[in-house]
Amino acid sequence: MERRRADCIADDLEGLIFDGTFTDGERLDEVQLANRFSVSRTPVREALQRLAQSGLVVQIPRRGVFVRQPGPVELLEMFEVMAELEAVCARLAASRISDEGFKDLLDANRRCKAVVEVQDIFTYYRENERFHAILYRQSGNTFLEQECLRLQRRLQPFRRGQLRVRGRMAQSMAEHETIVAAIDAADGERAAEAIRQHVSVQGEKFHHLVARLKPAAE
Amino acid sequence: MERRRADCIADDLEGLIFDGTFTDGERLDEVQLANRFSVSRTPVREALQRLAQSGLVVQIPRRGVFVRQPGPVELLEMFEVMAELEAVCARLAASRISDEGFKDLLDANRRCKAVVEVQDIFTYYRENERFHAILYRQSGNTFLEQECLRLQRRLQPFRRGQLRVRGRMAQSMAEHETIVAAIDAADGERAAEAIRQHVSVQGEKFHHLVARLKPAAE
DNA sequence: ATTGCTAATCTTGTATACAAAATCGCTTGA
DNA sequence: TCAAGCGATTTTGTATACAAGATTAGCAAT
Repeated sequence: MERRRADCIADDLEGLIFDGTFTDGERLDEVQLANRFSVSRTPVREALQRLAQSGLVVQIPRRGVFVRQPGPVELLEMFEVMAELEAVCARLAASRISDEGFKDLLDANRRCKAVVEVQDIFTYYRENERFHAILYRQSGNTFLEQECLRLQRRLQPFRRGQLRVRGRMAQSMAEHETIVAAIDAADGERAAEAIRQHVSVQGEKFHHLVARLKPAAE
Repeated sequence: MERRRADCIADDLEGLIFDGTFTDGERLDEVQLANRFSVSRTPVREALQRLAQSGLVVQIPRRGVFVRQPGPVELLEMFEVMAELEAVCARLAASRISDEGFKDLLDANRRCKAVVEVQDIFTYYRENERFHAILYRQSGNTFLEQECLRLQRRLQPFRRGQLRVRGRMAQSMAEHETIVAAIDAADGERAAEAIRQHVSVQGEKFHHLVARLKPAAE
């Protein structure tokens, strides 16, 4: 599938916002961006509109588009929705998962465990995402799966830091085990509660999240 | 807040897709639309991209954009997600709702009831939406509220027909009562289950949904 | 007659030109 | 000194022009 320049620019801009090149509230100048990417304003505008739809920037008519990083409150809200959506996936998956689907889940979990051993945060992050993606898939609801992937992607830059917390990786693994066990027992409610705990930001996790958020705000 | 032409065109196109002027799979020609709205291709393209993001059309690079009406399966999936999202709202609202929020809910319910008396389907539809919107708000999670409103809007054209079913309006009202009672008792789980039943498409409702879907497919 | 190739046409994607609106800065008056 | 008004400049929104890829029709060859 061919990609248009506008698509590439949208992805690049997304990256630039995520990695803090563009800070919160900053105005994104169309001509500057056009020069930066060596294109005309047209594809830049298309890219900006896509970002506006996904919520990374806010577009004020006849004023321009401004970077809009979610604050602590909104971030907490997004994580809560993520937790609830994943809980729904887990509950549905508990009764709908196929044999091969369950095998995939076990496999993904094994791979996570192997990575925990060598304390490779980056790889764990990737394998963890795979584990969750399988759960979405096994909800048996394609639309739900897509929505989960969308939100997961949106929260991605904010989850990276979470695993750096000492002992978090091991704890995460333990929670995975609980989830898998509940699904194996076809106990939807228990699986839902387990993953809700796993994803939601509470107590210490909240502290670390906002702590990591601070630098970007300054 | 001022609106650009592209925004208006997007809304108009959305309506034209919803009311069946553009059928499933049909290609939307940029120049034709530009002529139709008496504008250039630029705002038309912007509008089409917005529709593509919200899933009403699919955009194939260098081919064009095509109307994409969800089939029965996807529609069912979307309703399932809607039911689950609203269930989350209800569960959270049960413990978070404020006194005035609960009063709003009761008020909305009263207005629904008044409309049932006169069998005004269209007005009931509107008041019903208000009832649900209040529930979203009372979840205490703005992000969740927005997501619910988004999906509600997306499913709007498919819910219109549901109320025409004989006796559905009265049943819907009864379900509202159950939901309100559960929230009043701060019983989150019961409220969640009640609204899940209320929204989800099962049994007869499924039948009516696909029956109403048929004409658009032909 | 059918299939494959080529060329003409059409459509999308991008660049540029133009119009309208908003911001900025200056001047002028109290 | 400060505020308000007015003009210049900047910036967004839209139209048009141009380029590149896709579709289609016609022609030729087997």
